Parts: sequence; C-alpha cells; structure tokens
Amino acid sequence: MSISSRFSVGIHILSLIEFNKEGISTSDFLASSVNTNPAVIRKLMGMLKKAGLVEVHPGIAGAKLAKKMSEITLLDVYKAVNVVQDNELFGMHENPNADCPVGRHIQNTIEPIFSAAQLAMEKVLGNVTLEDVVKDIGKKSNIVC
Amino acid sequence: MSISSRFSVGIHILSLIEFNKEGISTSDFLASSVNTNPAVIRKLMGMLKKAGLVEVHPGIAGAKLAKKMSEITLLDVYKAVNVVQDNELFGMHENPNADCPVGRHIQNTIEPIFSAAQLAMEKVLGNVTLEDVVKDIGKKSNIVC
DNA sequence: TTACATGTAATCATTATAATTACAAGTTTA
DNA sequence: TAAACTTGTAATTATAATGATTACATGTAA
Repeated sequence: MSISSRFSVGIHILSLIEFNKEGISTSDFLASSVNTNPAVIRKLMGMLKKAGLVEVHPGIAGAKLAKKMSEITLLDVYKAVNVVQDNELFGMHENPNADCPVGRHIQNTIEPIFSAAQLAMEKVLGNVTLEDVVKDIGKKSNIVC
Repeated sequence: MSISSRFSVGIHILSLIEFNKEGISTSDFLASSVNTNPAVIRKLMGMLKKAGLVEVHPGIAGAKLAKKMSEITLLDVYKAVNVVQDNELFGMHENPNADCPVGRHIQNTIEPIFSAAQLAMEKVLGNVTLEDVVKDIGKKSNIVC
C-alpha cells in the first residue's frame, strides 16, 4: 500500500506554478503536465489554498504561490493534501479482547512507537523546501533559477 | 489513509505467543485475543513464518517464536507483513508529461526525498524490539516478565 | 452577452483490505 | 484405523479510498 499520489501531484503543481510564474497556470495547464484531469487539479488546489499555500480565485485564471518557495516545506504540502492524518500513518486493529493482557494494552503500548516513527518521517519532509525541489529540477533541466 | 492493520495485528500475535509461551497458541486462541477470524491469523502467520519469525507446522497446534524476542524488531514484523514495499511508502503519479521540464524531472527529484523519509520512519521501528513491547505490556499488566 | 475560468458534486472503475466460508492435508489419540 | 483437531490456502464478499470523468453553478473580463 502506498500513500496517495495526491502528495506527489501537489509537489508537482506547486513546482510548476513557480516555474511558470511569469505565465498563467490554469488547471488545464497544470493538468496537462501532471497528465490528469483538470477537475482533479482544481480539487487539489482547493486543499492547497485552504492550507495557505496558493492563491487562486473563482473566475480568474491562474494560480500563484501564496508564500515564497523557500517558505513552503514538503511537510506543508503533505499536510495540506491530507493523505495521512495526525498519528494515523499506521492503522490499528480495533476492539482487541480486553480479557487478555495483550489485547488490553497493545494499543497503548504501540501507539507512541507508531507516533515516533511517523514523526521521524515527517521531520525529513519538513527539512525539504519547495525551493530545493525547484532548484533541483532546474539543475536537471539546465535552466538557471 | 493508513498502513494496514496487519502490522499491529502482527505485533499483537507475536507478543501474545511470547506471553503464552508455556501454553499452546493456536490460531483460534490468537484470533480471540485480536478479535478477528482464525483464518486471518493463519494467513498472517504464514507471512511471519516465511520471514523466519515464527515456527508453526501443519497439523501441529500452536506457534512459537523462531527467535528470542530481543532479536525481533518491529521493522522485521513490518517487513514480514508486507504492508509497505521498499521505497513505496509514497505513491507517485505515473506518466507526467515529458514535454514539460517539471514533468520530465519531478520523479527523479522527489524519489530520494521520499526514500529518505521512509527510511527515517523504518529506522525508528528497527530500534524497537518485541522484548520492549512485551515488557511494556507486562509492566502495564503488573506481571513480572 | 459571450467566452472562459474556478468550485464542487455525482458517478464510476479500480484496488486493497479484512471477514468469512470451505476444504485439503498433516498430526494425534482413542 | 478412524475420529477429532490443526494448519494451509483458495474463493467470495462487503467495505473503503482513490482517481478519472462529466456536468454544471458561479465568478470574471473582454
């Protein structure tokens, strides 16, 4: 099982908005780069907007970043697109048998471990900014950023 | 979205096998503690057996740990139950448009970041052993282990 | 007012999971 | 040997999340 591709698509469109900052990034434009349907982009854009990462307005073509790219981390994007809830990267089986010591305590015992593992993963994402991504793509494209 | 509860169930049954090491841990016994169907346990047990974590034999009732509990990490269990493939915690959108610099390079740019995040998470799991879990449950149950 | 954009809901196909049932095959014991 | 019990495994089903698609209301500007 994998975390939804919404996350990678979110990073893609934010990067492309930055790359295309002199142009107009409509949902059609972004969708053709991601290779998906414009409605999918608009839904995702709604999430990014709600998280304060992009500016976009009904009827007005094009989206812009709402912050400098150096101030947007991949963790921001990850949280914005809601692929994983807080403390719920790992699913837990419900209703273990409370008549058994293991069943009674397994959830409380495991929960902090799962939480620590999730936080370690998220910390890595928090240390990478959109600027890092955009610059790396620029370098790979031989375009000066 | 959450990682399958197979992982937490796997930890549960290994802990219970250890707790019940003087008794016979049949799939029915384990299932009643987890509160699921015995066939689910047997399927999971097959994965744990394949990974060398448990010993179980057709026709012979009961499962035993194949290693000392201090030598089984949660990472071993996680890998055994196959909830996340190597390097695939994060799904990536397929077929971005190669005519666009972002579409052409986004996957290569993002992949090492995703990989690093996943490894950080897995490292935490690798630092916790089944012994830690069992002892914590024991402590919560006021049972000397 | 016409053209085009965003916002959003509804529908559908696909996929993973977990529960359930059923039964073959191995082991023990009466 | 036969009966009882276990594991191993396949098939089926219900449920849930995802992503693609269509449709249309709403907003903006030429």
